[in-house]
Amino acid sequence: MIIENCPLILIGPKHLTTSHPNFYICRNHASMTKKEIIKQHAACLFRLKGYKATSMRDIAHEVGMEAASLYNHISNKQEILAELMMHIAELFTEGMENIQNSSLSPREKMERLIALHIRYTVEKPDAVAIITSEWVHLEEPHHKSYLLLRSAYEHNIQNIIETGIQEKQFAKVDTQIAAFSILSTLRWLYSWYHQQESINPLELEQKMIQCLLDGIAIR
Amino acid sequence: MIIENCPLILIGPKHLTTSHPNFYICRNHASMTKKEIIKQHAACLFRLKGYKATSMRDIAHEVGMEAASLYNHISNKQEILAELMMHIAELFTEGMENIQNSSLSPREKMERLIALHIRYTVEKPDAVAIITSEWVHLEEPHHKSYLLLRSAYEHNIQNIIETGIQEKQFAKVDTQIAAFSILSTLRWLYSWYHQQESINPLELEQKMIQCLLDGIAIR
DNA sequence: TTATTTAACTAATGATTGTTAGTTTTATAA
DNA sequence: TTATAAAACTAACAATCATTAGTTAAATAA
Repeated sequence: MIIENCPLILIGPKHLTTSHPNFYICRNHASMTKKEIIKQHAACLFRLKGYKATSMRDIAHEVGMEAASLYNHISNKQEILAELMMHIAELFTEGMENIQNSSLSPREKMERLIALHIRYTVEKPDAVAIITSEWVHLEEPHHKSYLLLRSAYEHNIQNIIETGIQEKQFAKVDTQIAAFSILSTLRWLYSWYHQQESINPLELEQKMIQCLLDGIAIR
Repeated sequence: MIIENCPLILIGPKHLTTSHPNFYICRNHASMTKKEIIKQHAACLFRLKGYKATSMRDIAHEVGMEAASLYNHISNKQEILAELMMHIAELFTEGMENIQNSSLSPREKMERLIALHIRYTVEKPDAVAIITSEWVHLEEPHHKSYLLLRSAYEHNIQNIIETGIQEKQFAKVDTQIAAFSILSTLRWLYSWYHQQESINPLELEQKMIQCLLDGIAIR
């Protein structure tokens, strides 16, 4: 199993000059704690089998230890899911805030939004997959706060489209349906990109903009 | 819990003239066997909690019997999922065949496709939800045959778009991305329609056509 | 009515789940 | 080196899982 952006060539703590007790290094020189390694292996399994169908023994086997040993690094299974989900949810929320606070046109904002989703889908495909399909398994209070973040995100997209219509950059579409339509495509990008990783992200971005904003009908 | 299109006002077998041993009737006069009742309650739970997180005891409780009693009507849990999934998969496959065998223009075919998805999303929201999110829990041989049906379905959409481009009805978009984009929206329609059931399906159809085919950008 | 079938029940099965306790090994600090 | 802390281990826990066996009640057919 391959960890996202981080194939499993790891160097143990003793080879490091840093004083932090448990630093690991992988090929791309990013340092990861054991907890992060566990979380990324778990993310991959959650994506493939689903949260409920993935056992702690499955995760442990993938990491290369016994299930009980996982608890030296994490407090429970739910924590893994919650941290994975809330982290990526905050990344998207942050990206949306940057777009909203910019002085770009509605059209440019939508283009930036598409780029945002392509970026994280390519960078963290497992986490993006989990956020769209495994959120039902979040327990409180994370379940509620995730839904709040998601709802705010959806409203922001509607606002951009609404403004675009007012400024006559966009056609008079139903903003709710347009926002939902674009967001479904962006959310499900990972399931398509997964089997199509050869495509250039920039090329993908341009083609997605064409399909999502300009439509496929001849003009 | 409400069974799709069939609120739980049931009349037992003894009130029926038919000779079939276990016929039930619900308000809209469709007759359902106990097995169908179990399947529809299961569908609702699978949608809300996911297949793995739904226990046989959960299903039994919803139907109003003990878990062991379910086995008088079904052979195992997987059978419920498989029958729910394969049935709706075949409905979509059949709908696609009707569209493909028609002499409609590519544009009209895409409009029919959108109508097809709206129809089943409104008619069988639970089953449609399950087919997009719970297919990973299908065991062989159903897992494989579902993926074959799905893959054929996706290729058919690409063919319609491809023909549309050749006949200059559609712009020169990437057919794979366009097909993926439209299909993601149609697949996730249920998650949006679920909280928005007041909208008229015909109005929804017209607005979806506008968003998916004509795009939101001004022309 | 009686005989037969259908479908509910209780009780228990073995397997698997997440998690804890206690112990041993490994790595760091003195 | 020795002392200490970190992280692995084995073994077991209680809970829950899908499913089976055996039994009882209900509905149908004679």
